[in-house]
Amino acid sequence: MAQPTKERILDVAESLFAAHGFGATSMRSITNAAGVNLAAINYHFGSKDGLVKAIFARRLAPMNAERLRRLRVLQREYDTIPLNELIGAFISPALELSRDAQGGGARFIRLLGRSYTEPSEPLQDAVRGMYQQVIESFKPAFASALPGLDREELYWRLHFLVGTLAYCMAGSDMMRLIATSRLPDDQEHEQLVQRLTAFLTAGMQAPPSGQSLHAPLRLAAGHAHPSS
Amino acid sequence: MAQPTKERILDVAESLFAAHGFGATSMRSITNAAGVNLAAINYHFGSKDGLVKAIFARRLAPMNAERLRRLRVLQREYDTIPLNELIGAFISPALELSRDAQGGGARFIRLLGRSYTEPSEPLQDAVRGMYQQVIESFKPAFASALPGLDREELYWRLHFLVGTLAYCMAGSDMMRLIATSRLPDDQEHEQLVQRLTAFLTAGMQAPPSGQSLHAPLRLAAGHAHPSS
DNA sequence: GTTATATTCAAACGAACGTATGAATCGTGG
DNA sequence: CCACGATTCATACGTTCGTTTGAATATAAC
Repeated sequence: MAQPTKERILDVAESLFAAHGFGATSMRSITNAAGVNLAAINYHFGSKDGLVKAIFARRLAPMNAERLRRLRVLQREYDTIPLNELIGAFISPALELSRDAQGGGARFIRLLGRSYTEPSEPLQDAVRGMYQQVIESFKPAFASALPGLDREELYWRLHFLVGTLAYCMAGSDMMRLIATSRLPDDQEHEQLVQRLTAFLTAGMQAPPSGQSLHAPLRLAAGHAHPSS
Repeated sequence: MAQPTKERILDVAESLFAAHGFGATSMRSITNAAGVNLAAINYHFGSKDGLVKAIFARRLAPMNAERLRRLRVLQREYDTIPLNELIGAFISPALELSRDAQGGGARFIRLLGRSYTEPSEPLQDAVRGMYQQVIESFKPAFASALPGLDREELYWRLHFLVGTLAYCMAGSDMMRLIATSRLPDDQEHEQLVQRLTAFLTAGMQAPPSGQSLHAPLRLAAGHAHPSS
């Protein structure tokens, strides 16, 4: 027994939840895969819900702390934080965790992506609570980086941003339908961060939807001409 | 009994699946809510999976047909379809269905959004099969509208696009955390389409991720100046 | 009106679920 | 060595699940 029972349960459960979903993973399948007794989950975590909360607490707290740490660094460095830096501070901790295959971060990130749309109550509550704080911290910085947007439009775009990130993290098999990779994992990760950042930065900088969609971008970094 | 049993089961099941998820909705809760006998599901649909497939078949076929119809119209109208029109043809049928609250389309769209990340096998298979065909049809048009992107970058962006749409459709409560609405439903819908289209159009037009994020847009509809 | 077909019904099946229990085992300090 | 708290164990409980069954009822054709 290399790992203590408690850690082993957390790892295995994280893996199975990510692979088969929350409700479809039984406690028996977890304890069997972990090679521990069925009652161990209730002994160490009280209940299945307790196990879920423990899984999220173990990973989310450091990830969000890293987000806020990067935000503070940027706030010290810039008067108005460039948009792409801001987006990077928000999405990188998640995507970096997803690169940590060996430490199990990748497993968790897929689970986290799923949790955004999974209707399980205890799961939603736990995740939402942890996100609220981070989003509130990032809101003012986004508002400064995108002065051309009114509050409502900005919030919707943050919604789109979170959605795109969540979908990426879910790593749905839909993805493999569209893009097939042939690069080593770390290069592929770096490429994904760049692609996603480029996509999101441009999307956030889009002209307010009241204007014509062909109107030039006049926000943040880009200058462009109207099309023909 | 206003509706025949079969239709009533479809409507109620669609609603409950959207509200509580697939695995968490039991056949007994469905038949109780529909006021029909427990055995009715197995009689009319063979199994719970059969019911799920019937739900998706009823809605997805018309929606994808509408997508392809709009694509054909644009192909007749344009030599190279403008990006925003293309995106509109892809996302509008989904969002319009989501506007159809009375017909139950809205319920289904939330279920569809969830299905992208739900790991249930029969569900994934059904949805993926129906999406493949539509994406293959749209791919060449997107490639023409975005000539500056190589194949791989394009496919990733289509992935981001689908992801953002899926997340919007899932209508996660996370959304209500960010943006609160105070408009009538139809106006809100129109606004959402415009906001989402603006966001996605700009994102798709982002400079290839190899370039600087501050570089001007030089794709598709835009002529751009080098930035400072 | 009788027959054939389609649908609905109450009841039960075996399996799997999350949880609880009490005895057995382990690890360690006195 | 022993005693005591922490942990693991086999086992069982009560529920709920999806599915099946065979009888009862509705519907329609001749």
